[in-house]
Amino acid sequence: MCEICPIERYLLRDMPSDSTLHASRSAERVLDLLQHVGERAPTALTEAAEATGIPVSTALRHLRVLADRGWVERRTDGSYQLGPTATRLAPADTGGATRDRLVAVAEPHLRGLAMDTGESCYLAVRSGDEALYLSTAEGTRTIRHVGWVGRSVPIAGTAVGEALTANDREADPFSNVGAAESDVGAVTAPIWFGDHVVAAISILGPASRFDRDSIRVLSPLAHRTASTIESALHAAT
Amino acid sequence: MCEICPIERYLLRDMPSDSTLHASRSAERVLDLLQHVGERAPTALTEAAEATGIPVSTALRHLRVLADRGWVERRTDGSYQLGPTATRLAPADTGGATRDRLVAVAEPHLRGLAMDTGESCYLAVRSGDEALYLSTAEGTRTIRHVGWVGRSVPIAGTAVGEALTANDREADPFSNVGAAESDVGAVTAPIWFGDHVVAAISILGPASRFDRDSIRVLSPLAHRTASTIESALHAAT
DNA sequence: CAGGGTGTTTCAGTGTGTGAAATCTGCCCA
DNA sequence: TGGGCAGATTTCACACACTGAAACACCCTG
Repeated sequence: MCEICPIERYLLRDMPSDSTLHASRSAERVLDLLQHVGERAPTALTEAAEATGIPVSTALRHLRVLADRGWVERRTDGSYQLGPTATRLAPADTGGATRDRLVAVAEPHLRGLAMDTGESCYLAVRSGDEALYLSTAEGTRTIRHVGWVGRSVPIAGTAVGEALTANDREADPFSNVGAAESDVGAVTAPIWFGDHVVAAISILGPASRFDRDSIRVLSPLAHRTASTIESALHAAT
Repeated sequence: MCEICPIERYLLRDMPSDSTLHASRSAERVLDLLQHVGERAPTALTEAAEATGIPVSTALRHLRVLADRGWVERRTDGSYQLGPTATRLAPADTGGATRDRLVAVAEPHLRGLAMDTGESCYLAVRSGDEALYLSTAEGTRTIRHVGWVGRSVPIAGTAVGEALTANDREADPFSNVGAAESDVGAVTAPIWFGDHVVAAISILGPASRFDRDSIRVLSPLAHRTASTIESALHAAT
């Protein structure tokens, strides 16, 4: 998970004025522990304490508060993982929309892109350290990519993963190529909402149809469609 | 969202001994605010304060900590919604598995159930206040249910929603019928992991094939397949 | 224009939160 | 079988962090 370092966090903060309404240290720490568990589950007490810089007894205290409220669960081997309260948080970085709405908003644009390119186009979201394909518009060519809706691929080492973890709007639009399988060609583009990525679209097809020349055509189309979906999301919010 | 009341929470807690390692009040409160935002987004400051019983200035302090760390975001109208840190928490009530693993574990059992029943069988998970269909095994009959993977239906008023919000393992196994569309028949069963529901399976088909007699046959099959998937999940953990 | 509601800041006072040290527990290995 | 080690848990003295009512600011509406 690309983590906001403290300097970035400071710059991106909610910009409160110079009030003396100081943050509560406990509140910060319990959230740091929760985030650590989310990223590194299953995690032992001493591992979590070390990772967050919190003394072990203090970390134990806060992990107990998290466990009491169902945010984490203690496994039988003593390590911690996320609990039901955490996993039930509704996805909100789709602009408050549910994934279903995201799918609905994106669907005509995916169809248009599939018509324009002839290739199958997918909508993917991030789910933990994987990219989950939510919906597709199939391409028009006889040989086409099918069947990845409901499937996940790793974030690491895939173009869609790279798009979903983008943190720079000005990134090279020709960098997001390459798919999880060697005979599959991919061009992807992130869909931004505000200052973070909520989804990505992927154009997928046989690798042989994704040479340098076709990527030069497909990539701008993908990014343009992503921008159109972004606008549609804002309008729908 | 079925919420654990304070008495239940106490009974279900991590059973620490009678130590004097007291919980931090701030830690408890910031988590209560986060959970409120998760359930009631978008929510105003004073609404969140009232709902959680926290004085407004204290609620503001803690919401700023949440916002600084990306757990919540302040909207332009001043209300709060969940932020990227919250929505990126990996789903863990699938026994630590990603949804992809859940899909993988369930897939042969869904195929078996589709073969046994002839009807299309789906795997669904909860996503906020909707049920999201992750995968399917299509039925063998010429007239069959298709195409709901990637789709969501409301939790409220649907059989799959009822299965996903089950909190009683001994519930009437013939209660989970009825689908989001009137010409669709549904039989569902919750998949438990520990003491909460992580997914549900649905048998879907034309409503005309889901009369009382066929439900008496399908429902036990659905529940048995759910139990088999539960066992497979435990083995895979 | 006044009232009401929401959001923000201030600051005096109270008791909470801290964390090193001590202790406990379980496991491994000679 | 006993010692060592690592992780987890408890204790408790102490320092200052956290609190929240009150005051203030801002915006909207009748």
